[in-house]
Amino acid sequence: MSNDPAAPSVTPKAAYHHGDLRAQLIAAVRDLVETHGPDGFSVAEAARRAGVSSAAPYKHFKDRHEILRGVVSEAMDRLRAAMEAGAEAHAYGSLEAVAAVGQAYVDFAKDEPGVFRLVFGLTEGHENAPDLLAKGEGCFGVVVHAVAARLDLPPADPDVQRRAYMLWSFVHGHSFLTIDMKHKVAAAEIDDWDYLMTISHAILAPTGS
Amino acid sequence: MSNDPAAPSVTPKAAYHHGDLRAQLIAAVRDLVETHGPDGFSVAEAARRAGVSSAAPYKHFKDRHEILRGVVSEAMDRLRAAMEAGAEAHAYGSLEAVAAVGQAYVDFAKDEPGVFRLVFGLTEGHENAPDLLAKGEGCFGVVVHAVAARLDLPPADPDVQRRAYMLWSFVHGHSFLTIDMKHKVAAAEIDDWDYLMTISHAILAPTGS
DNA sequence: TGACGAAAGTTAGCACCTTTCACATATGTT
DNA sequence: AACATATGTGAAAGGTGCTAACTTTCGTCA
Repeated sequence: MSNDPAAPSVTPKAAYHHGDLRAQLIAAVRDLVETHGPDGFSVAEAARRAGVSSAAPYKHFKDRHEILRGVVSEAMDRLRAAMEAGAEAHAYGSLEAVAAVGQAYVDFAKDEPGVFRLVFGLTEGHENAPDLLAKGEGCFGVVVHAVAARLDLPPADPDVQRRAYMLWSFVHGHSFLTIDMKHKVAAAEIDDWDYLMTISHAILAPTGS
Repeated sequence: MSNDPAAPSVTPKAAYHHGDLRAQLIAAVRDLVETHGPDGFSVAEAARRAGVSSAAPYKHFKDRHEILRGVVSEAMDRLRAAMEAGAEAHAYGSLEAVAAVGQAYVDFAKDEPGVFRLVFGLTEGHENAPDLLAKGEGCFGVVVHAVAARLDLPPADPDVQRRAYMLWSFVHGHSFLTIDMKHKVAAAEIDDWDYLMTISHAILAPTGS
């Protein structure tokens, strides 16, 4: 790459080993999943979009499943980052910080319903991929951390774990129902933030049962 | 074919217009979805299991999606029946009746995780199928009914709707997390019934916020 | 500098799947 | 008995996943 490896046009894609196919494929698949649903994706189409032959992806991924796992992995990174950003936007240990973690989760589902569904609809992926499992734990860890801060208890405390799980299942369900049945959610006149604050308050109330 | 429609062996399947292909296909697909995941199903394989050519299914279903929608429709019928049975197993208007509706929901997810995921993972299906929408409403209606009975309010009451939605999102999320991340649920030592009773109690408490 | 091996792409090809089309066969209605 | 209809079959087109064998490019080390 001394001067220009045949630099022809504006986009730096013309190299015939064109650099970052892997990333471009993941981006293409993410887009396909988002627009055509988790099923309406094909390796061939992704390759077409990246401008390579339909066999090229297999130099970077073993399976079509591995591509999807790549998308999921990348999505989980973003999800976790969003959750952490949500928490850090409010005072440490505050109820708002807890709710903000949930809000980030819901926002993600709304912004990328296809990818969100993919992340949690991957049946065979989960068993085969310890890294995805780890990232899932990481996301849950953000919830646990916020709850622990709020209750002023160590994250490993069983009560913290339990309440964090409750919160998560609530937010998870609300996210799914929001993207699956918008009309129902609209009918119930749910405002996300109110909802999340109410729930957080209820679950983190001093005495358990 | 006067006496017996060619009754040859034990199974009544030998008629070459063999009666209920549609139902048999749905059963086959349900099984495939359950064992090989929502993706690992093919019309061809289902036809093979039903003992017909791979073109036969298209006499009963327009698409492969329509077959899946058939499975979903049938599953929703069973889900609703289970929820209603759960409610009716306890005193009308009791908290237990509410929790039992949720328990039926969770049990369904545990018993048929593949189908459960299919029901709520169908993106394109939902838009195109008003009957599925209606059945979804029907299931939600069971929750609403139980909540209304508990609160002694009409089902159409906004407060009833809102609390029913809250309950549903909780149960929905718990169901998904249960089948997706069993280990996490186990780690949090969640007992379904305790959990559901706790949640129901919290959500149906007299004053809202 | 230039030979070489690994990385990353290509084309060709098989097996399978979806869907359609033309055709065959049972059903039942009049 | 005849005909329309519902339900089956086989063949074929087009797409997809994945592999194999070949080619090009890149970095590296004598």
